[in-house]
Amino acid sequence: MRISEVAKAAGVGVETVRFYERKGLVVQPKRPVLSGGFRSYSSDTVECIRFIRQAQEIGFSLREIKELLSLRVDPDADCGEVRTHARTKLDEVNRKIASLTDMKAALEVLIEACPGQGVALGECSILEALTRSVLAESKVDRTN
Amino acid sequence: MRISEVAKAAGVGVETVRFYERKGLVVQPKRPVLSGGFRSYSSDTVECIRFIRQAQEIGFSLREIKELLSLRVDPDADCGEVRTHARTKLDEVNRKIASLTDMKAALEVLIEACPGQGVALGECSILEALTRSVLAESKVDRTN
DNA sequence: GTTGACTCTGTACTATAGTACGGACCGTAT
DNA sequence: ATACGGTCCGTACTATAGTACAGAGTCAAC
Repeated sequence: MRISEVAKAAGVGVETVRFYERKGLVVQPKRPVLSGGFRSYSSDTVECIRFIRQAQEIGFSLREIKELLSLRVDPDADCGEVRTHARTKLDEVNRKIASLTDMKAALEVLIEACPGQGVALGECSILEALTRSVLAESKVDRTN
Repeated sequence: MRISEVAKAAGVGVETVRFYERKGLVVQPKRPVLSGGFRSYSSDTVECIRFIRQAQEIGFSLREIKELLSLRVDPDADCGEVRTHARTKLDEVNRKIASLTDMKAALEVLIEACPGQGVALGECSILEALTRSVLAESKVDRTN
């Protein structure tokens, strides 16, 4: 695949693909002389970029995503280390899920509580609802 | 509370508090003349800032967080509109939870699969695991 | 064999989310 | 009264994550 095909399939611009390559997030593609030295991709790269976008959506930075991806094949690393990193990431993921679950509950409370069309506000307060869940929790385990 | 107290309690710098104020994420505090015109906060602001940080962690931008917070008291808005926004946000939250749940499963698979200390890699591939979950799903509902 | 669509490298520009700083001001403790 | 710690405002700087050229090269089709 050519860069523009990959970009289109992954839903990003070609510049973004090259940017990810520079950042080491996607592997350097082969550049066969017979295609004028143009980057030649497999569809794995598309998958990889989709993964990157998905991971970004849920709050991982490119550096963190690189760490996630480095949990892949790396013949020089030993598995115990990878496992430790995976556990750390898993903790992170679990914390995010907990936060989102709280927010979900708060939003549901809000939607429930709002009487509907054309009704003036006053009793509708997300922060109030959120304070009861997300923030109530963050009060407990505040350590920073 | 003074700005530095709020900042400390919320775990951010004073500049950040002012920054959030400029961005309209936290309410403009009173500035009683009797305290030299310094910003005077209630602890609600601390809660608010903690909420902002938590929401950022799970992938919301400040603009989105402002939208979330605007689901609060706004006497001029009607409740139906707020409800619609809340539903939109709820969908977003549910999508994030789904992504994270997939990633969680993939990480667990990876941790399971890794034999442990001192073992060379080769069969440990997060992307492989993730491809089977996160990406497999994103393949299905690809619309962009 | 030239046009056009695509690619290359490199640099520059943008938006977001802060962070740091300069120079002035305020209130308290000495 | 003056030193100090905290605050004020405004501006400038930083990192992250792209996005947009410029200028050159490549291939394929007409």
